[in-house]
Amino acid sequence: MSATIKSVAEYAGVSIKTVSRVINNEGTVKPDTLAKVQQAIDALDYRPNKAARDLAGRDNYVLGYVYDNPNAYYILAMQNGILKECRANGYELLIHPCDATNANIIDELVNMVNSARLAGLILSPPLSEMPDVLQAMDEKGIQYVRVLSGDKAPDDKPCVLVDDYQAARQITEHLINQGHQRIAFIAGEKQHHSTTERERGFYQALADRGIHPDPDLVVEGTYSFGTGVQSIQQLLALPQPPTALFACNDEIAAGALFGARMQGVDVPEALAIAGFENSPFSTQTFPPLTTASQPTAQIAQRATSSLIRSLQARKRKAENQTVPADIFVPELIVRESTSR
Amino acid sequence: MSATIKSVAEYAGVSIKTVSRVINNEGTVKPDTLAKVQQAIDALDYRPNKAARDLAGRDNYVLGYVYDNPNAYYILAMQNGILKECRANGYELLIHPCDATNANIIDELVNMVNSARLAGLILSPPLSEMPDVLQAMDEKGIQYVRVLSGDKAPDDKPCVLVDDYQAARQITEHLINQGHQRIAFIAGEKQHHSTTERERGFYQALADRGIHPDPDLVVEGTYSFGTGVQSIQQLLALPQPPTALFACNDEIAAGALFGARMQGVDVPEALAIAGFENSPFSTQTFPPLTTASQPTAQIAQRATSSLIRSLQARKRKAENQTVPADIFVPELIVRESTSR
DNA sequence: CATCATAATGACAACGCTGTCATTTTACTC
DNA sequence: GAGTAAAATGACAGCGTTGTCATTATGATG
Repeated sequence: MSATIKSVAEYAGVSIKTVSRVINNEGTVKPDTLAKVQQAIDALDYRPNKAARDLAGRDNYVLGYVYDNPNAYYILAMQNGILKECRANGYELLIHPCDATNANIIDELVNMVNSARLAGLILSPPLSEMPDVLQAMDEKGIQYVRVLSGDKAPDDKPCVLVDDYQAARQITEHLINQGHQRIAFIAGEKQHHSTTERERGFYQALADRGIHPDPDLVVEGTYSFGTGVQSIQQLLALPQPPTALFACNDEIAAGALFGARMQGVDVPEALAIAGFENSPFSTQTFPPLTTASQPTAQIAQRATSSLIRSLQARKRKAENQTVPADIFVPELIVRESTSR
Repeated sequence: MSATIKSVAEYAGVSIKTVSRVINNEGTVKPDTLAKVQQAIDALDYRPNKAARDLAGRDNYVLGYVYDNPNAYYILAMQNGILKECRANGYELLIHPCDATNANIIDELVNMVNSARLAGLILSPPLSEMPDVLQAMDEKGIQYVRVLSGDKAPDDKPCVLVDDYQAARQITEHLINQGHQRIAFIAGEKQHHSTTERERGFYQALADRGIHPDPDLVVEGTYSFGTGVQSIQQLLALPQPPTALFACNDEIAAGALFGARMQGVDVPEALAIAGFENSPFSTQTFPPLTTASQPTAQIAQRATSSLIRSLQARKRKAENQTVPADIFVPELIVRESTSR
C-alpha cells in the first residue's frame, strides 16, 4: 500500500496537519520542519490521495479544459501541455469538447464546472475570445486562464499571449528579405483574433519596409486546404501576380502550393509560399513549408501553471497579485518553400 | 448543495446502504425498494460524489487511455468516445500519451495504473497489439480493453475489433467494379496490424475476381504524404502503370494524388485513387478522396462500455462471462477520386 | 404453524485528507 | 526576564461513500 499522510507524519515526527500544510504550500511551516517533512515525503514516496483531498477540502483538484477548435493537432498539443502541469501539481484534468456556437454554451460551462466541482478552467480560442463567456465566468466566480492571440493583455485577468502579430511580421520580413515586393496574403476566418493579428503583422512589415499593400493581393477565406487552392488560382490570374504568398496557416499554404503547381507555377522558384503554425503536414509538402512554430504544449503548460498559482493564492487569501501575462512569440522556421 | 446519499435515503425512507446498493447495481434489492430509491434519485437529481466513492471503495472510478499514435484526429475521436461513455457511467478519464517504443513502457504503464489507482485501461494500436504489454497487464491483474484491427478476436480477453480486412476488400472491389484491373497498393508501416489486414483484404478482393496480383504494383512505405508522392512516381514510371490505386490511408492517398497530378496524370480520369480512414483532409483534396470511414468515436465508446461492464462484473464476483467481441466494419465512402 | 435457510436491509466504522480552533513555541518589547 | 503578540503546530471532527457484519423480513419445508 502506498504511504498516507499519517505515515509521513509519523516518519517525520510531526502531526498530520503539518504534513498537510507542507503539501499545500501553505507557507506557515518552519524551514527545518519543512525539510524534515519533505524528506519523509521523499523517503516514503508519498503522493497525496486525490479522492481524500477532494472529499475533505472545499474544492476539487480538477481543472477543466474546454475546447472548440477543429484543429486536432492544436488541441492535442494543448492537452499534453496542460496534462503535464496538472500531473506535476497533483491536479486532474477534465476534458470537455463543446460547440462554441451553441446558444447554451454558457449554461453548459457553468453546469459542468458546478457538477464536477472544477477548481478552474483553461480556455483556448475561440472560447477565450468570447466576451460573454468570460463575463459569465467572472460573474459566477469561476476561475480561468485564457490563451489568447495578441501582443498585450486586454485586461488584468489571467492570460497567456501568443504574439501572432510579431511572428507574422517576421514571416513577412523574411519574404521581403528574399527580394519579394508583391506579397499576397490569404486570411482565415476573421472571427479568430489570430487571423486579424497575423494580418496586422503582415501590413506592419510591409509598411516598415515602405511597400504599399495591394488590396488585390489580400484574399479572405477559411482555414482550409480548399481556400488555398481557390485563392491561389485567383491570385495567379491577376495581371500582376504575386511572387510570394503568406498564408494564414499551413493548411491554406498547402492548398496554395497544390494549386500553384497544378497551374504549372514552380514553388519556390516562381512563387514563394509561407504558412503558419508548423503543423505536421508543413513538412510533408513538396517543398516543405516555411512557417512559424508556436510552442503550443509549452504555452498550455504555462497557462496551467499560472491558473494553479492563482488558485493557490486565492485559497490562502493572499493578495491576488496580478502577474504580467506571459507572451510567446511563434518562431520563424525557414524551409524550402521560400528559398531563393 | 447537491444531494447526498443521505438525503436520497431519507427521501426514499431506506438506509444509505440500500441507496448505495442501487447506484452500484448490486442486484440484491427488492424491485419495489429499487423503484422507490430510483425515484428519489431522480427527484433529487442525485449524482454520487466521486471523491467519496474513490476514498471509501477499493478501486477508483477512473479509467486510463494510453496512446501512442501520431494521428491526432484518431486520438481525439477515440478520446471523445471514451469520454462520453465515462461520463454516462460516472467514471473519469486519465489520459496518458506515451512512447510505445520506449524500453520502459511496461513499467511506465504499471506505475501509472498503481499510482493513479486506475480501474482499467483502454488500449489502442499500437499498444493494443504488443504482446509483452498485454502479458504484463495480465500478470499484474490490470483490467483492460483493446481496440484491434482484425476480423476475429485473437483470444477471449476483452476487445473491440475493426475489420480493416473487410473494408479493404470493399474498397478494392469498388475499384474493380469501376473497371480497373491494374490496381496498385501502397502499404503503411508493416508493424501495424491495420496495414497487413488492409493488404490481406486487397489481395482477397483481387483473388475473388480472378485478378492476378502484380508484385510491381505493391509498394511499401510509411503512413505519410511523402510515401504517397514517392510511391506514385515509381508506380507511374512502370512500363505498365496502374489505372487505380488503393492507398493504405488518406495521407498516402493525398500524397499520391499530389504526385500524380504533378506528373500530369489526371485523377480520376487516368488514375483512380482510394484512401482509407476518412480523415478530415480526404475531403480537402481535389478531387475529394474515396475512402473508408471507421466510426472511431463509436468504437471507443463501445470499448469503454465493455470495459466498464467487465469491471462491474468482476466487482460483484460474477462469472466473467466472455461476451463476443464487437466488430466494426469501416464503411466505404465513394467520392470523386474514383469516379469513372 | 414452527423451523430454518436465504434474501433484503441496516448500523457503523473506515477511507485519507482538510478546516476549525486550541495550544504551544518563538520572537520581540520594555 | 516577564509580558505579549505572532507564528507554528496539533487535536479532532467531518467530508460522502463503501465494506463488514449484524439484523430483520421472506419463503420454503415438513
